[in-house]
Amino acid sequence: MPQTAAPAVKKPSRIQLRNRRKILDAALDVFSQHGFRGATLDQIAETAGLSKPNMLYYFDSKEAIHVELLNALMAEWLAPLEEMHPDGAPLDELLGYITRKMEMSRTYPRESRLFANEIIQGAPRILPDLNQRLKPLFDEKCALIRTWMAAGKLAPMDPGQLLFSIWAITQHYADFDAQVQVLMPDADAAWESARHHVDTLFRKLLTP
Amino acid sequence: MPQTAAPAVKKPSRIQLRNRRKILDAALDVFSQHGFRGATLDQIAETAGLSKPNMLYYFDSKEAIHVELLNALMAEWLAPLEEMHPDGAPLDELLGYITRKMEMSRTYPRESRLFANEIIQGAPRILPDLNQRLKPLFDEKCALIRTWMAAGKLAPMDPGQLLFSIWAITQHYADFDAQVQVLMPDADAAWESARHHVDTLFRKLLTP
DNA sequence: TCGTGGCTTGACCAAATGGTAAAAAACATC
DNA sequence: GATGTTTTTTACCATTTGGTCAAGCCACGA
Repeated sequence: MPQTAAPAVKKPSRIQLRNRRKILDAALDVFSQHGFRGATLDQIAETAGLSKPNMLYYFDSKEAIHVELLNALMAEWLAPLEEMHPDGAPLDELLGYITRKMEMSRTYPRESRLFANEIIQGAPRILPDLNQRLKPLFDEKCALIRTWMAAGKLAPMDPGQLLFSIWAITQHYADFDAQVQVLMPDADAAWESARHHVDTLFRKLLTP
Repeated sequence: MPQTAAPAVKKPSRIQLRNRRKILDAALDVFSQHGFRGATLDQIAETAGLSKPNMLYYFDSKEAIHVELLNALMAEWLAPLEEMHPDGAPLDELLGYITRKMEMSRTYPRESRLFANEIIQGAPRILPDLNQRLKPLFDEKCALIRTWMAAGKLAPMDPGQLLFSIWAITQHYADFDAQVQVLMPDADAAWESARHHVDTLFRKLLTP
């Protein structure tokens, strides 16, 4: 018996890794800007610098690319919430989470818009993930926040609504960037101001 | 000289009014769910209960329908903000505005998603409106809020960031409804809870 | 250096898409 | 009921779209 089981699929070559990465990056561009149905394979292929048939050599279909993107995204999206630990100082844990989410909006706006597009359009392809991965984590963290509030460490409120508020505000800066840029033309200053505002807002809200 | 100038276009017939309304309503359904590029004329026509050529008898093109929707929407969208008056009690004026926005999210979720889709996708068709209609109103109301804060009637903060937070949270319930429904299955209870949470949040934030 | 298997391409396809032209039907008005 | 106007339909078109296929290329290990 071999020490390690033979891999079901051979390990991908350098070329495969490179091209799959190029395709996913291009697809993120296009899907996040136009949504699933508004995106075209030709546009993704051109952005990736590959021919369309070549692209379909690496992915079975348009939907396969989209699903792969969403799966990867879901993990990255949950990570900051998972890092909120029961044994830290409650206010610091929550404000830390908020800061992490703000930085994600700044660093990965395309991912944020991809997710927003999918949800706005009724989450047709990510609904199972929402139920199986997000829901349990959401319930767990709600329970945790509730114990913190019961212990008088945080101002009492509905933990679910609190998380909604956090998500709404932090993602707004990525998703509605076009609007923010019109209303606050100096992007760098706007971001600095936003960081400070969001931290202050939730600090005031959460302090008992 | 006639008392009233002859109208450039004859007043629309009952049939025209009815069919244009049916088309715009169907288009709102489809555009808000799939975005501009993801929506198809066939789908809009079928939803409206008209043939595609018949629909194109009332509107010149797909883009014409979309633009008409966005124009009408912009007015409705600005109205609640315009109603925030300088001579009212500052806290009541702002909380009233927030309540109005929450009710709009509840009553017109399709309109909210139409707007969200357009902005997420870079506002290609509504950018002029954003600059010419939203920006002046935004600046005016920011100035008003600033005077209220300077007078000690409200806790001091960046008024622009405050408005962003209001928009983000209130629209979240319409735009991310699919996610909210997964995490809070009882929709009616969720809305009641949301109303209370949002009012409490901003009351606490704004009280000096 | 020579196969050989992974990678790439050009040509192609059926269906869908935005849109048009003209005739037919419905309607209003006299 | 004749007449002109508005509305609707039928048939159609060029382009785009997601996807296939067979043949060719090329990198790399023997």
